Amino acid sequence: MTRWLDDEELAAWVRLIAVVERLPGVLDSQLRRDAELTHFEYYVLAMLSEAPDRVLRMTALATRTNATLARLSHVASRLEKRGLVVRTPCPEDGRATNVSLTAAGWDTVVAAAPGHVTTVRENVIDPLTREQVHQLHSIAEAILGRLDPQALSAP
Amino acid sequence: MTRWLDDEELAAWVRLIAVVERLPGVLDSQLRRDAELTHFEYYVLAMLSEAPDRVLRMTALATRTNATLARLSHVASRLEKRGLVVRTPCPEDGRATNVSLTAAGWDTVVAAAPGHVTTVRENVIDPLTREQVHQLHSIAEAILGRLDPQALSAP
DNA sequence: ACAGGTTGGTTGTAGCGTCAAGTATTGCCG
DNA sequence: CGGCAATACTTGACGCTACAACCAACCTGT
Repeated sequence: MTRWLDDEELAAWVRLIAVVERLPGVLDSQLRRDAELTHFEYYVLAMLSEAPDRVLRMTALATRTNATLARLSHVASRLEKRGLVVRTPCPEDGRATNVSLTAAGWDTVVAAAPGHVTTVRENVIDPLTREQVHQLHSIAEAILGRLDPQALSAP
Repeated sequence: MTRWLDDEELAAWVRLIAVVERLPGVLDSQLRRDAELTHFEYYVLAMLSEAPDRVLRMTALATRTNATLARLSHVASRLEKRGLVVRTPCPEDGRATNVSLTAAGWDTVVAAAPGHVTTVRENVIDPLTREQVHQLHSIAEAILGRLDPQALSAP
């Protein structure tokens, strides 16, 4: 027997869907307009920029960016063609490949970051109270724990 | 001068992104597997099923489903080819078109609903306390108010 | 030392979404 | 009442993602 959602659960769910559907569009269009980047591309570059030596293995980068390996592989190809990253075979494991941020890639993230952070602030952080930001952290973490238990333990 | 995110804000933001990136995939794959429907297609049918006479204008349906008119138009074409909805010109306004759920469309939503609700429960509602569900409602509403102020006032 | 299985990654294709342009109808304003 | 703008949608082309098939390198037990 199906346990349906009561009024409160349904209301929360409907709002969450709305955010999930609309937020990516807002992020993408700001970044595309101001930095010729997808939000996902930005996130890839951002994760690399924070990694030691600005290098990560494909698999590690994929989990950090919440993507499948196939998706990341396609995007890495495009970013490599644009000169923002370089792929090199991993010396320790012949199967693996390392992705590293180039100088041009670094400049691109640095240039894009302020505009992006401003959009995030305006649309997500600033409309919330400090307490709500903290609640959002716990809530998203709880949900993420179900969506992919491994995603939480890794970083 | 850019106001960067502090640790707490950043932590919340990173978790939110993870949910926003991963949740659609989970919903889509369950529905595709069990009902041959995209989550967006399901949502379109669901919104129609709750409307008076199971009919809505394209624009109204688009805002209810958080989509652009172009996206909805493409999806409506596909759903119409599958016999799940019908499009008819609106008598009162020659520019508008009404989308209505067919009997087959109704059967499809009814058949898909239990599995979908179960997935939503497992991945989103049940991992949260009742208080968190309530907090999520407020948080998502606040964010939505910025993403698209009109989306909140309409329904 | 090697067969079988697992892990890491790439590629092709088909489908969905966005963007820009186009059509048709309505409303408004002089 | 004529013209111009706004509204409501449709369409086509292009780009990105998911899915599945694939290959290569590693690892394990025997």
